[in-house]
Order: sequence, then C-alpha cells, then structure tokens
Amino acid sequence: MNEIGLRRRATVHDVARAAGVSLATVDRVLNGRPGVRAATVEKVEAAIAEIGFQRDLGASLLARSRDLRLTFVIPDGSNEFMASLADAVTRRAGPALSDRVHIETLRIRALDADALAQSLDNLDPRHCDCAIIVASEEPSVQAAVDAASKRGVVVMTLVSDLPGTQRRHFIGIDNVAAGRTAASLMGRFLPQGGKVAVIAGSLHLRDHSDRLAGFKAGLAAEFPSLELIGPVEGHDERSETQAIIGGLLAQHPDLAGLYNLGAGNGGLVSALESSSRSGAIRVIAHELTEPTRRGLKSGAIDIVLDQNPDGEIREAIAAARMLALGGNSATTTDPIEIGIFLRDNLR
Amino acid sequence: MNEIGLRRRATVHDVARAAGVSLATVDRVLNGRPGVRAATVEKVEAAIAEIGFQRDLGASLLARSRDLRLTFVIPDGSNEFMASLADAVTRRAGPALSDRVHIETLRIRALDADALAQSLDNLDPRHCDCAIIVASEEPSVQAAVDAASKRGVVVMTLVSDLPGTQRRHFIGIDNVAAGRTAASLMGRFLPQGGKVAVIAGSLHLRDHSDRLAGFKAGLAAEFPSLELIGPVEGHDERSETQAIIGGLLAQHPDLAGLYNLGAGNGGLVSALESSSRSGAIRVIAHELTEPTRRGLKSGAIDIVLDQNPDGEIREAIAAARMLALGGNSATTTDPIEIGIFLRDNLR
DNA sequence: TAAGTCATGAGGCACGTACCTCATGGACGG
DNA sequence: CCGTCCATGAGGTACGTGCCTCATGACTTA
Repeated sequence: MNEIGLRRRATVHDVARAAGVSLATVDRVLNGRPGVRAATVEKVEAAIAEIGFQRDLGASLLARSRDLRLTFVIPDGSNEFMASLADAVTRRAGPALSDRVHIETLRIRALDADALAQSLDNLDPRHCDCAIIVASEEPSVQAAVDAASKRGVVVMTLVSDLPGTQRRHFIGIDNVAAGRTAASLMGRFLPQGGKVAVIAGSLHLRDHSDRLAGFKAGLAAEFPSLELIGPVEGHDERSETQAIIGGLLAQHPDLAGLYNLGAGNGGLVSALESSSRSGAIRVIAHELTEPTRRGLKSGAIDIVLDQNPDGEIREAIAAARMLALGGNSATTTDPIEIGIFLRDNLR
Repeated sequence: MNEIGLRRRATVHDVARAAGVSLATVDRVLNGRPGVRAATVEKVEAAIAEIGFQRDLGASLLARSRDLRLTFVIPDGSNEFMASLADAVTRRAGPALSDRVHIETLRIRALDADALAQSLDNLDPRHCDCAIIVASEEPSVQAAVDAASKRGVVVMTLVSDLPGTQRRHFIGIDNVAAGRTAASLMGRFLPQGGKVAVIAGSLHLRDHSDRLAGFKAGLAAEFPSLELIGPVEGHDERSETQAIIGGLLAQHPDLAGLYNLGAGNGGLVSALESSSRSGAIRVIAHELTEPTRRGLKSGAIDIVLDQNPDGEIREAIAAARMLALGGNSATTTDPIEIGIFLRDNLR
C-alpha cells in the first residue's frame, strides 16, 4: 500500500540487512549491550549512518513499556516567578503524558541549599530518569548533582546554572547578556548620569551573579557617568526587598535608577508607589509576573526583562527526551531568549 | 514488575472495561467511526474522563504506520526573513522525523497569490495531512484554502493570517500589538514630535496591514504630535525599498523617524548608511535578519521587532500533531511573542 | 413472519522496538 | 581432540493502538 516513490523510513531490520548482521546484533549495538566485537559495532554504526536510520522514539518507549520520568525541583516561597515556573510545569504535564513523559514537581524552600541537596540525594534512578533543578551555587548542591549523575539520574539546570558539575544541560537565558542589556537601557534612560542602585536576591544564585557582572561591565564600558550603589541582597523576599528599597530611597534623595536583578518585586513596587517618587526613578526589573505587570502599568517600573517560563519548561522536556535516546540535547534545543517588556507590549 | 504504588497509565482496554463495552466500540468512538449509538458514545466518553485516559500518541502513530505529513509553503525571493523561516523548517525536519512527522517545503514566488493558490490546489490529501502557509489576503488564496480544507487537507496560517476562511489555526505574533509597540517606542524616542515615514511590503499581507493599523492607532492615541507619512509599498524587495527610502530622505530633510513594517531591510540600511543621516533618524524595523543585525550594530536601526522563526515552526508542528489526534490545537499551543531587540541584546 | 438493517462483540494482525531464550559455530587452551 | 568461552543468529513475545473481518442478536419494515 505504499505510494510509489514515497520511501519508507528505515527500521532496525534495514540496518541489520545493510550491515549484514542479525537483528539481535543491531539491538545489542543500539542499546549498548555487551557481547559484540568492536569491528561489528563499527559495521553496524556505519550502516546506521549510511541509510540514515533514526530510532522511532514512540515505538521505543512503547516497547520499554514505561514513561520517561522527570522530576522538577523548584523553589517554594513568595517568589512569583518560581510559582509561574511551577504552573508551567503543571500545564505541560498533561500533554506530555500522551508523549509518555511523566512529570513530578518538588517544591523546596528557596535559598536552602541543604534542602535542594537532600532532595537530589533522595532521587532513585529507578523512579526518576532526569532531574531538572533551579540550582544555587553552593558546595553541597554541587556534590549532590555529581552524586545523582553517578547514580544514573541525569541532571539539568533551569534558570540558574551550575557550571563545573556533571549537569548535562542548562536551560535558561544568558544572564550576563541580560545584565548588559539592563545597563544599556539604563544608560540611555539617564544620559545626564546619576546614582543607580542594584538589588539582588542572593549572589549564591548564578543567574543573579551573572546579571550583576553583566550590568557592571555594561556600565563600566559605556556609561561611566553612572554611579553604582550596592548590590544589596533582598533574598527574593517581598518584605525584605520593600524595606531595602525604602532605605535606599531615604538614603539617596537623588537616586536616578534602580535595577532589581532578583525577585521580590512586590516589595519593589510597593516601596516605590508609597514613596511619591514613582515614575521619577528609572526602574528595571526581571520576570513578567503579577507585581511587575502592575508596576509596568502604574509606571513604577519602566522595563521588565523576562525569561519565558513556558518556553523553558518546553525546552527542558524536549532536552530530556533527546537525552533519553542517547542523543545530544545541546544540538537540538532552542536557546531561551531574553524578553523585553514595557507597558505597551505586555503579553 | 510494576513498582508498588506506581499506577500504570490507562489504556483503551481500561476504557472498555470501565464503560462496559468492547474494545471495538471504544475504538470506533475514539476514531470517530460510525456505527455507535449516541448513548453509547456518551458512556465511553464518560469512562474516558473518569479514568483519565490519554491516547498514547506514539503507539497511535505507530499503529497507523505512517508519518504525519506536513507541507510548508513559504515565499521565495530576496526576503531574508522568509529564508530564515525556511531554514528553521529544514532544521526541524530531522528531529521531527523521529517523532513520525514528515516535512516538505515548497517555495513559491513572493506576493504571487495565484502561485500560492495553485500550490494549495495541487495538494492531495493522500500525500499531505496539513498545509502551513504564509498567506496573502486575496480572493484566489481564500478560495484555495477553503477548497483544500474541503478535500481533507488541514490548513494553518503562519506569520500572516487569513481570517474568514477554513484555516484551522494561525501561528504568529499579534501584529496589531506589534504596530502599537512600534508606535509607543517611536513616540518615546521623539518627544519633540516630527515626521515619521512608514514603509510596508504589501497591504495585501494581513500582517502588514495589521501592523499599520496598530501603529496608526498607537500614534493617534498617545502621540498626536507625530506626523505620519505614507505608507509606501516596497514589495519586500531590497532595491525597491532602497529607492523609496532614498526618495523619502530627499523629500523630507526633517524626517525624524522611519518605521519599516515589511521586509527589504537590506535596502533600508543601505539607503540610510549612504545618506549621512544614519543615526540621526530613529528607525524601527521588523525581523532579526542579517541586514537588520547589521543596521542595529552600525546604529542605522534602533529597534527590531521580531517573531522567532524557530519558535513558529516548532509551534506549527506541535499544533499539527494535536490536530492529527483530533484535539484542539488552540488550547495547547503557546502564543508567539514579539521580541524586541536593540544592539545590546542581539541573540 | 421473513428479510433486512444496525449496534456491538470477539478476535486477529500490523506497526517498530526492547528484551528474552536457545542454538550454533568458531577460537582457544590444555 | 575435547571442553569452554564468546560472538552471533534465529525467533519469539510484549507494548498500545488502528483497522479489519466475521458473528450475533435486536429491532424495523414489508
């Protein structure tokens, strides 16, 4: 019943025929089982390359008769972005299930390195193929990532990276570039120069320290007339951030700009709006969430730099599927882009 | 061999048991085949909802023993964005194949409605499940879309929509919002007012006419001190656009802003750079391509509004898969976002 | 009442891969 | 020359779904 001229896609049978070996041998090679001479392995691999065989992912998962099991580990607490990240996971879980991808979510206390390390330690490769974590850069976490990898649980980082470990992939924006972009916008907003304060969540978070580095570099290179104040750490908490902003406003009556490279934006907006200086200070924040939307609309915030949580979750799942088939995820996943939002292009 | 407490996912067998019918009946319901009483259909659907059955997409495509066949119809010519769209299709074709999605690309002459209509007419539902087209809003195209739908080829629109036809889905940005965003940025760039020229490709393209509408509305609502010149149609061609810009520059020595809502950006940049007024005029263009990157870097262009071609192709494929399973694509696809690029956040 | 129509059941084969068992034949050491 | 190990072949079953045929029993219509 095949249409003429419409070639069937290659199967393991075709590989076996092309390599001049049996199905069993092809299977052993494909799934990395022992008992095949090196020369034979090469023959099979050559045949695969020659006829362009691609393993059928659906049939493969079907035959294994089990889903790909992913565990997302996401910080809990008042951080709205993390909440929207978790929501995105929930939204994707349903559709993913019909692709045989089973997703679980773990929420752990924000900025609690030991809690993160421990939940990684608890992951059993028999129940979890891949863990996707929002990492913080602390020794206990790094050790736990390497240990999990050694046990056979693939680890990927999300939003905040953990270079120098066994993590197989990072999904998130280029945070140095994000910081540079913030500097570039801030510099254009303040051609006359002035004081710019920087608030971070925690410099143990790689995304925050990268943004800071990019922002500093951007200011130094292009806008030396801006004077940087801080960074101050608000631990991504609403009330703590609000207190810090209040203090900065009181301490610097001539404050011209504010860059919050962490979370806690509810506190940022509240502090600005209750200060009578909202709109007079150029404000750049991160992540499009309820408080930053409110800030954009009221004029308290000028620009929001955003990473699309839905896109990140989608790419994480896609990367995990690729890894599960022994492929290289890096070659096929799309980079996550830095979104720039002002009042007029709110989505 | 199932882990204790790890429930197996529901299958058609479970549905049959739960509904008290046979496998054959479940199958008839699932695949919309006739010969089932309405009451029985309801019983089955209730059972599906109750036990949370989700069809196994992989097994389904496997059993059908054929790939999902998609045909992308993309304009040819000097339009760099369309080229990058076609590239994105090519990039996705490989990975998609391992999900049993077979992709073909047709390039047709840009702005040639009859060529587009004819390639739609040529699509045979036995060789193509779904066509994804960059539409232009002309009667012959509209008729061809409806005819193809009637023949059994699902049609989706990409980049430029075709409302009022049988097209099942549109994938692209909200172009009215894009125009409004351009207006908002332009207005902020030119607080002292002035002349702003608008260049389009063709107002038969829905995306262009939508952008124009959004831009006009945005200026009228917020920046009445800006005087709009045009639109002039450059037909998305490099040389024609270059000539038009040259003419505008000569005719309006006091030109303050330029919004090219179409393609032909190579001509835009060339005209500006050879005019000695590059950098003195605020310029907003669309689509991140080689010429617009060059323009951003040289300062000839201030802002580029972008739709991510890779993201669009990804969503198109995802939507087609959903439609193929009888689902409603609109509920599961992510909206495409308007990217805003300046020199500093080039990707 | 006989013939026909219709909803449903029962069961089987196919899809491409994973994974299992068993057979076979060659190489090698003693 | 015999026993052992090892690479490989042969062939089966299973996974969940699609699609086919055939049988059966209920109901309609002439």
